[in-house]
Amino acid sequence: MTAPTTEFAARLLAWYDRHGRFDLPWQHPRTPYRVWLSEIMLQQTQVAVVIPYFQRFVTALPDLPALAHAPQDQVLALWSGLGYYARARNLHATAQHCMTHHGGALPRDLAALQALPGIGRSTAGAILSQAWNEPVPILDGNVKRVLCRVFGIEGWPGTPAVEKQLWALAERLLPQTRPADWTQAQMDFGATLCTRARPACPRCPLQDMCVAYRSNRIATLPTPRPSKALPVRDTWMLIIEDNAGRILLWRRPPTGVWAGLWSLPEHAEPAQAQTWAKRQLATDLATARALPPLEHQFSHFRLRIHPQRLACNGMASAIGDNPDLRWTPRDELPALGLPAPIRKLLQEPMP
DNA sequence: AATACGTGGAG
DNA sequence: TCTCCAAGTAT
Repeated sequence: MTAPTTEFAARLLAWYDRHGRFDLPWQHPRTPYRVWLSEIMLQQTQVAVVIPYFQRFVTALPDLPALAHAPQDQVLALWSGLGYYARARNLHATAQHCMTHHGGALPRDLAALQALPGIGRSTAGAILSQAWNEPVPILDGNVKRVLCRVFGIEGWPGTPAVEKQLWALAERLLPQTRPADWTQAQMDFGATLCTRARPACPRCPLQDMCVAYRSNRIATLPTPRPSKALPVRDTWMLIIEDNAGRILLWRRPPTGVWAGLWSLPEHAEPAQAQTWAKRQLATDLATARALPPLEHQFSHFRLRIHPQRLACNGMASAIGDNPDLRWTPRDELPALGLPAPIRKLLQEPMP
């Protein structure tokens, strides 16, 4: 039932020439650094969300050496709000690795790219094809969705078996010409026409060869991820402010959620939090005042944050030499990597 | 192989 | 309000 693979690519490229996106910020200029940065930012994220972050990032750190030499706090601050912060830490580490091992640039080699932290097979393919116009396949969410529909592939694309099938297809469909355009064509097609909800089948150049369309399975392909109930965790966070209006921040450990980001001191129990504050600060604390709890949704759990506001009488400086605690004036918050809900919490006017 | 890892848009 | 998930990778 499936048409020749050459026909698939030819039609998609013809569609791309008329309807593709040619004004994305990382396309002008399309340097390896900018392609790489955009690909990392775009992982599990949407174009519209990424664009302002990308602009800000390349303005501050316009090339790989600049990134390599930047302090981690700056990199995390530029990433703050984008989520999946391991991407930012890996990006930084990769830049530094490239300075010492690849002459200050990304390697132009699939295996070498994939060996770098944060770059998997699909991202490596995207970088090679877009930055160097080399014929290497990608398999991102767009490609998965399109292939599952056109070839009628059942099973959640996240499973290794289905993914293996899809990679084989992506390799087979790879055209001999226009590698960079081919990568972008697939992404544009998936993102703007063959969308998750309500794809524009009437305008689709692949309609007659699409198994899902012909068998009326557009709504059920790709097979959705099996759903799971999200556990709820509670945490009591301390907003401690001194007489100078500075906030006590705590740097999170290098592993786990929000790793390496500046956040608020927190404990799993309210009594623990109070005890910690008294001991840590060795100063008078006014009575804690509970702010309304807020819920934050992660991909794998829900976090119920119970903010406790404490005033610290006297200029508190009893945090010792703990490098993971810092008194921070509010106007320095923008320069630090803060989790999105913490940034919001601290930016709101305090009751 | 299954799970960890963020956030906000969309329906 | 709630569910799903968007240009995935690492472990």
